[in-house]
Amino acid sequence: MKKIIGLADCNNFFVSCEKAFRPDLNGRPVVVLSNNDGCVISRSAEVKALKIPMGIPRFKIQHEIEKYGIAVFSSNFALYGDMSNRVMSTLGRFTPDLEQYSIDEAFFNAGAVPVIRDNLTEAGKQIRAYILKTTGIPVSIGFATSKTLAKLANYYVKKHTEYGGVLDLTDDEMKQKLLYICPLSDIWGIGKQLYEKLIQMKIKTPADLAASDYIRMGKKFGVNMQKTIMELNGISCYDFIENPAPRKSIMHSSTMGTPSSMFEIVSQAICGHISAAAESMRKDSQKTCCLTIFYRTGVFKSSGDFFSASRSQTFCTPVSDTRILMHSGIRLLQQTWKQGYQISKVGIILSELVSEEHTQMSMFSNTEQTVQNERLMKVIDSINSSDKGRVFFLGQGINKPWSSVRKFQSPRYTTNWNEIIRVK
DNA sequence: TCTGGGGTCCTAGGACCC
DNA sequence: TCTGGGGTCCTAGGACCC
Repeated sequence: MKKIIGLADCNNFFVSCEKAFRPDLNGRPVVVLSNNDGCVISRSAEVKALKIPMGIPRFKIQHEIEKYGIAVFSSNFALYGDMSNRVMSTLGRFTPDLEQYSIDEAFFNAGAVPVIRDNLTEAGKQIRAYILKTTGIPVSIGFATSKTLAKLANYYVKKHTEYGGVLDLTDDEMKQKLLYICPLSDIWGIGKQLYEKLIQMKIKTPADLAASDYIRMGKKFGVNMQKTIMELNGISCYDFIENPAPRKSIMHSSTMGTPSSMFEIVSQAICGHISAAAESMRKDSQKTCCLTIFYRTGVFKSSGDFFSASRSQTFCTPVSDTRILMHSGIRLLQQTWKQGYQISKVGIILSELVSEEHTQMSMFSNTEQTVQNERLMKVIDSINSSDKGRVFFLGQGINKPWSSVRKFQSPRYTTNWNEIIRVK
């Protein structure tokens, strides 16, 4: 059976999620901002046409926002996560072998489904239309014999609307054409550093890269470069990952809404991040053997000294209890704290994660106290699952002065009954 | 005034062992 | 006179991705 990989990728995903509930925004320029309303992280087609780049700080485009009437949204990840689930489950109706690669894209095994395999372009268009109708989210679909080429197909078809959102790169002629005309910097796996080194070597197009000596390039740049070159030649090196491996670490961090030099505030921020990360970890039935905290002053401030600190603690017995982690986090903060710095970014990492089942076999974990503690965490998680933040630990503080600013937040249309869309 | 957050994998180099 | 070499493990940092 010929291997054919499909890639479905949502167009301007975060913006599309906002637009799905606001038909009045059709045809209007829209952006979604990062946490703390800092940078542009998603742009509508109209904004791209205005040449406003990805990642630009909001304050630098204030003039354009006013001039062109750009609709601005703070990020609303509860909404995007829910819309992502809807898109993925809709796609799953067409093809069982699905590998969700990120919040807005999934690879699928197109070769295994005869009705798709035998007429890729037409099937792609039907899938696309159905997802749009069911979820309100436009997607692009690329087909190829390797993931890297499927990504390239997607990249191209997003920019060339005449293809109707679907492109079949199993067609050799089309594949060769794209390798010549697409920019090298848009190849999956070629970042800024590699791009510059390749240009110095006079490798200027994906076609040049595909034609290079993969053994020599592999020795020079490592095994991933070797795979990229083979994938550009249609030889698949990255298989489907049907059962994704469990996460190896969980990070939670944020820029504070208002920087602070107070121990108490930074401590509350640390506890807030621990609480969120621990809840997410328990949801995946995992425990951690290592907590790291880190915090620093702003990096863009010209005045004032820079200060940054980070410290870890490892646990002999895997932990999932928020209280133990908070206790440890506060102690790590005390050990590293220095008076007089305006802290603006705070975060924590839970690493060396292990599965709960694995730890249950340990002879140390099943004391009566542990069992009770785990039960308590389950109760808290279940209360908070229906109403986020209803029960919390005092260590996080009550007013949360450290939390991010979100001036342009859209309603939680899909995850909160009080904010559900009203049809008049 | 104002510049995100969450991941993974790979590699080089040091420590250590025999 | 001549002062090894191979292997493993760990860690930090780089690079990439979305």
